[in-house]
Amino acid sequence: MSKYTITEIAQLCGTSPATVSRVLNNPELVADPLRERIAQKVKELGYKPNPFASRLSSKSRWGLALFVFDILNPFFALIVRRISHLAMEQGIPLTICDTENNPEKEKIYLDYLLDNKIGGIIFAEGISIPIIERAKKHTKTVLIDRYIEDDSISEVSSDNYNGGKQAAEYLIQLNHRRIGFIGGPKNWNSSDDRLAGYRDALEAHGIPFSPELVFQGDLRFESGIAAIEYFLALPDWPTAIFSANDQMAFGALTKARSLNISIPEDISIIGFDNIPFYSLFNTKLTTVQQNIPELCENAFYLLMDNIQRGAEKEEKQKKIVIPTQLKIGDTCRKLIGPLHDGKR
Amino acid sequence: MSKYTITEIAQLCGTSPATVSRVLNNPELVADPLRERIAQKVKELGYKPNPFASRLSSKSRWGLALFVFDILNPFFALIVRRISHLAMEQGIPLTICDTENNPEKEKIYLDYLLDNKIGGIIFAEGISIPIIERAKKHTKTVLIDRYIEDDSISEVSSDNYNGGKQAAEYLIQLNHRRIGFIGGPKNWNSSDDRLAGYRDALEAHGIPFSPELVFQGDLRFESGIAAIEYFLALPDWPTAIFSANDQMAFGALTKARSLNISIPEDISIIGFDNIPFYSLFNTKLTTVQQNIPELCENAFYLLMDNIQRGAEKEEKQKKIVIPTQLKIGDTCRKLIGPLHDGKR
DNA sequence: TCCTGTATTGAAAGCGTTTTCATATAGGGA
DNA sequence: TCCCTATATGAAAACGCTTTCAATACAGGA
Repeated sequence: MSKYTITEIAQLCGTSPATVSRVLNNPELVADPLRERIAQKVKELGYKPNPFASRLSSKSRWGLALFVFDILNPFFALIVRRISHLAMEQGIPLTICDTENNPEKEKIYLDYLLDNKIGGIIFAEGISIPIIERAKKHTKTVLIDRYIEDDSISEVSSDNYNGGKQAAEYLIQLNHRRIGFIGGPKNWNSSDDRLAGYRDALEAHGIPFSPELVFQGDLRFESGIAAIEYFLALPDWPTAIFSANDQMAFGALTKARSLNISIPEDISIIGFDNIPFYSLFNTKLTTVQQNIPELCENAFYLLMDNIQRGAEKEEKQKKIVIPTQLKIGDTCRKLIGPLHDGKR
Repeated sequence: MSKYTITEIAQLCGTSPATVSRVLNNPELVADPLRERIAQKVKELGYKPNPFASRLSSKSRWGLALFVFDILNPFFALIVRRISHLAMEQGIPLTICDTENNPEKEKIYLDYLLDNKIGGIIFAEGISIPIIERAKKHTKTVLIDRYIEDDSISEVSSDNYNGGKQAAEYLIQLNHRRIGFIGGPKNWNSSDDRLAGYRDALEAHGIPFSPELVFQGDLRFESGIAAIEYFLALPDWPTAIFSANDQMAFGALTKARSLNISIPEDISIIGFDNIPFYSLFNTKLTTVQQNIPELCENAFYLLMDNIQRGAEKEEKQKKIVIPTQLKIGDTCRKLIGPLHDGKR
């Protein structure tokens, strides 16, 4: 809403528009007395360059986008919130693309963004690979909580493998031996890695891995319900369950309780994410915390850096891994005396 | 990503850029054989005008924004999802502003948007009045699920008054007489109206209104917990509770159950919104449905219409009201025999 | 003293549209 | 036949900025 043009500012300062532009974009190019005077005037009048004119003349791309596949999932909502905040801080427009797990929508969004010469895109877990590959060809990209076999893509994710290990080891330390796992959809490597960590932890303690204890969910609440139903139908119940996210853990917890199964007395449950929402009750969910702010900030700045550096398309990109942290709540108990394992 | 400029298209068609521009924006101005030829070429080459150049030369405003105060709240997340979808359909960029209930952020977002000559803003319930008033001065606005005393603002909201009435009458019909109400923050008129409907329904049935049965929450889950604690501390428990949104209803429900209070045996609960998430369990929340798609579509098209018509600032604006619908689930029961009312 | 290089600034040429204004053509009325 | 009015198109001027290029000034080196 600036009511001035750069030319007017220039006139008021007795200089040329070029110089004002320089003060705004490359201050080091203009000598001090003038620079100060112009900066002062700009501030005083609240002048802001017309963004359309800027983007027209500088051929640079502009703006960022964030793809999430389900904005109703609190984990992604938190990411949206955080990234929005960062973008706003830098005065960068951000387009939120909630694809509803629909490849059609992914495509429409991407087409639109490329038409608008988007400066960069952040993809959260759950967006399909072809879309990401296509985006990568035309603009800068970064993946958050997701990685694919491609050295030329920047990625920031939690240390899912060790997170899974942490969860499993905690349960093992509490004397659990029969530990169920609720995973995410196939090919979601963050979930696969948590599973790998869980598996390696078991084996490190001489506990054989049983495939029947792995339930494949889809990260949504409903999956947790389905999972607990599955586990309770087994001849031998697990004594503990590790869920690849809090949402499913919470679904399992709630469903179990509604069936009069006590948590953690009958079954211990541990989640992954540490979504504040799930710790509102008397019982706090035990979980492995993902450092969402850290994930978001790294992804954001990594992307910004690539944009500003004008990184090469095929340049080898950074893969940043953020550590996780075990958060002990009230949903796991220590098994004592003769090991309880199986149906009561 | 269009690789062509309007001039190139013009050359390929043996005409001038002006004519191509006209075909794109005011087709009726160009005669048929030429128009067809140009349209054909545009389609064939997938030409799209450079949006920055367009917006630079046409002084028109562009793009929409949506303010919500808490994107983690599923009601608002659903609104975000729906409005995003509509905007995308029309190829209109949408900026999501999650203000986190923070006036500072509201201001930063609005400043930014006005600088960028935003075409219109949709405000969901929960954004502060001064911000809305300021926005209204500079751009087109519409309120969703919110209204204020100002004829010159467009509004779309649910029929909260009758929704509240529906809920209360349903409970009364089930023989409840002592009905608690969990409201939203002060001055949120959607909540106030639900309360008014509740109150009028009571009085219509000769049930006196008791202020002690009204608990003021903040629409968040935690409030539901606080509310049930409050009600259970009363010497006379309510036999039923009407919550101004599902989130608080769910909080109350969950907390009650964790205290071994049965729902609906001991206390009936009815919510407001009908968020799908809360119906995932064995027990389906009884609730008053808000027609979110309808709310969003009305808001969106009302805004678009105002923009396209170039509505006058002080013109009297439409106030659209969307009916609600009672959705019976499993959280209310009929009191029978000697009326149960009060502590057991 | 003259030359070269560097730092600072301004003039002007775009950037890709839209839009105004002018021109040309065709048709209609006198 | 001539003039006038619509209608259809093109030329060119914005839109407000960035950026290249040229100009100037000044310092240091030979």
